Amino acid sequence: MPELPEVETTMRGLLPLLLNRQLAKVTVRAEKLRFPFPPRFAQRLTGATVTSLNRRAKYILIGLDSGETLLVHLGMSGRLVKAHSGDPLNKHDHVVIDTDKGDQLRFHDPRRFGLMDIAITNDYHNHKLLAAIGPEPLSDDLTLDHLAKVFAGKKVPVKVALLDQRLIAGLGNIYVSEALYYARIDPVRLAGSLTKAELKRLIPAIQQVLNASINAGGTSMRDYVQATGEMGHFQNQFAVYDRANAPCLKCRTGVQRLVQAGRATFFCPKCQK
DNA sequence: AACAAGACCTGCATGC
DNA sequence: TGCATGCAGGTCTTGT
Repeated sequence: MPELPEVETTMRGLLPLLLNRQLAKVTVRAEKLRFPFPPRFAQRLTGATVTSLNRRAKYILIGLDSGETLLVHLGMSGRLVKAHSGDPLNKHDHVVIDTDKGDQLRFHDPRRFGLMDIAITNDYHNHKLLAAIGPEPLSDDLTLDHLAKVFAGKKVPVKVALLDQRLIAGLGNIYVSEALYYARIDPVRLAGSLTKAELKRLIPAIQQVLNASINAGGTSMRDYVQATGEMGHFQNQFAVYDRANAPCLKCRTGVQRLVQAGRATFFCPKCQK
């Protein structure tokens, strides 16, 4: 999926389209996404005005003047893209929202791993899907103490631990490989085995990679585009991800690919210990 | 409690 | 050309 940088750039791109706009019409064209839509989904959104746009982990939160918040997760292949009312609908355009300005927001998701739900705005952090999620990596909530605490005794590879949204929010398969490369940590190491010094390197490595990707408009490999339809270009800056056998940017050793918990990991066997 | 594996889907690249 | 296989940015659910 879209990971944190892609969700963040999508959310930012939606600001001019949605903020202070009324949702004039909501059309649901799929039986369900990852989960069934909540009761009276379209009716509860219709007529409401968007008062805020935020991101939490990989969720986009669209706050409404009705006191409810539309929650969107893009899954693996989801896009939220601006369109115009006259444009022909495409296959996999599952939800279409017309604004009072004549623009459309379309949720397009071939694999339907994405989801939409509605939370109570004042209590959204207790929503089932958000309640257990760990600290935002780009906020002060991500501290050395926190990482040390949640990694202590963990017998899963650090690569796998960093994908666990309960321990730290927003990271996915691409940025975990990239962050571990910059922190010079071997992805196979068990999370509980990392020293304080290594954890201390890991935090800025994560933040640097996420910020660099946000600045590049995210990563566009297959499905992802920004809300404007533009591609991101962080894929041109990958150090290790999707670069199996290519030379490490620092030492020229071949980048290695392995599979952990069923997912590809990329790393430099010489630089990462 | 912790961890691994299965499940949910479509589309695309690859190899026979 | 057609078909089978494997792989893809995620994460909830089920099983050990």
